[in-house]
Amino acid sequence: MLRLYDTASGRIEALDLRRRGELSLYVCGPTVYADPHVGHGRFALVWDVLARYARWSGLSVRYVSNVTDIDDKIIARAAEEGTDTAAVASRSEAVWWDAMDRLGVQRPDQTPHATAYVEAMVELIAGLVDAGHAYPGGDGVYFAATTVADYGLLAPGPLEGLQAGARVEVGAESGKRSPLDFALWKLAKPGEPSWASPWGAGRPGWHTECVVMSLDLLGEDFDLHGGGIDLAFPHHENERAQAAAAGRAFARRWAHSGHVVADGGEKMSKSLGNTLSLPGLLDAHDPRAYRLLALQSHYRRSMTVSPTTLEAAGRAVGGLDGFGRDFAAARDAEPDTGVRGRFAERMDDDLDTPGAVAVLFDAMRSARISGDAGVAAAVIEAWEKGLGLPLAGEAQVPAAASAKAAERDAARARKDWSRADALRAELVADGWVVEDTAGGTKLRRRR
RNA sequence: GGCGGCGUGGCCGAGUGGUUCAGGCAAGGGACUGCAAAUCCCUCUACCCCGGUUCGAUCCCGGGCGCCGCCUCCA
Repeated sequence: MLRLYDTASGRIEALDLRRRGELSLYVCGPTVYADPHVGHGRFALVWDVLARYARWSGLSVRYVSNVTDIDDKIIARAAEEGTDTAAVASRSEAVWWDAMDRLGVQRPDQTPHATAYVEAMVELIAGLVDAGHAYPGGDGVYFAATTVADYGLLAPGPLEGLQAGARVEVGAESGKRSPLDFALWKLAKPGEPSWASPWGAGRPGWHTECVVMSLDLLGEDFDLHGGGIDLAFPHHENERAQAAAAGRAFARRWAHSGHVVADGGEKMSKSLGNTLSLPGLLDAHDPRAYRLLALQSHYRRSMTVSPTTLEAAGRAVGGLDGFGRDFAAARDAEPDTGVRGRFAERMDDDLDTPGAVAVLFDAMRSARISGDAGVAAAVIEAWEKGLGLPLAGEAQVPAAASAKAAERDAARARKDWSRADALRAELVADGWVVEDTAGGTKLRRRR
């Protein structure tokens, strides 16, 4: 059984599934206002690998991830461009899914949009106000954080320290009573998109949508809530607090993925302006190189992404493809249970993908030496189904090239080395890697 | 200011109180090859600094230095 670090308890614990054999997973998805950067790619890869591995290991997975399509930044972007928020959101979302497809990230089973849940959010907020957990302020409705007994569970430390350092204004026009309070509903300023509510036209605050959508689609007491580590506090805490205040059982476990940092070790984020664009990365590198790079770091740690590390991973992927080609015939073999077990053991231990990958590289070497098809089959299956990293199969070689290869074999058979070398040079010039094997000249595309 | 994380060999990146090693990439040597390529074998460079605990610490404790993060929109 998969064991994961739970942010709430601070311990690595076995999943405690609501229903046996079924994993309900909710992950906070993107706010669609600009092109995704490589950090978004990392978090998407982490949860994709988790969902794939959980499925591969026999769980029935229900994976929901939201799209935030109304938000201050979308509004700001639309104003800049002189267009509307829906245009910004739909365009950015298209770029997002295109990048996900290229990364080989499987779509979550459901991808709810905030704008489709506004009514439900208003209902939730109204209930919170009625119950005394929320209050109208000057520019919206605020959640009274202090009314939730264990508020701060997902915070990095005691709340007293947070309060001391909080830079959020209290009082003034917002009417916020405590720096920890947060907006559930923001009243619309002129020209802003809005929905009707008992408190006036406005839009929901960011922290409410995930509560409503996760509970609607996964039901109460769902198994695992994930997201980037920067969301743990306050975003996830604020979700949790709302659910608690509304008397709804929320996520049983919390998991958070680490950040991508630039070469100098600094966090990559939109607000720091030091981001690498994800589409740009995918143009420049084999998307599988990024997946491998992500797999070679532990998901909770920061990870360095740079051209150097991507290129190194790309070369390693080339080696994987070589293995996939050389053992294409082994795909039908019965996968070796030993390899499978060692791989699963690493994965089950808090998604130790670096360890799991090391197991696979070791197994590849031993398959090379022994020629054991079962070991090879287990390796290929683990890469592809367990980790979502497909390996190349037999190369597709056009007739003209294979004719040259055949001619070269004939030349080599009569030891006509100059002719053989000339043909090899031609093939290389055409972009082929030429390898001599027991079965004759083998070709594959140069990467 | 409060809280937390990290500091590993040329690079990325795991892990552990000691005797066998993460793994990947790169580099050097060798085998194989007509020559290559691919593959395999071997090798090299480690655990920020200073104390302490210990028979023994990279791993535990304390201090220091450095980098980073969260507390504020953020994957």
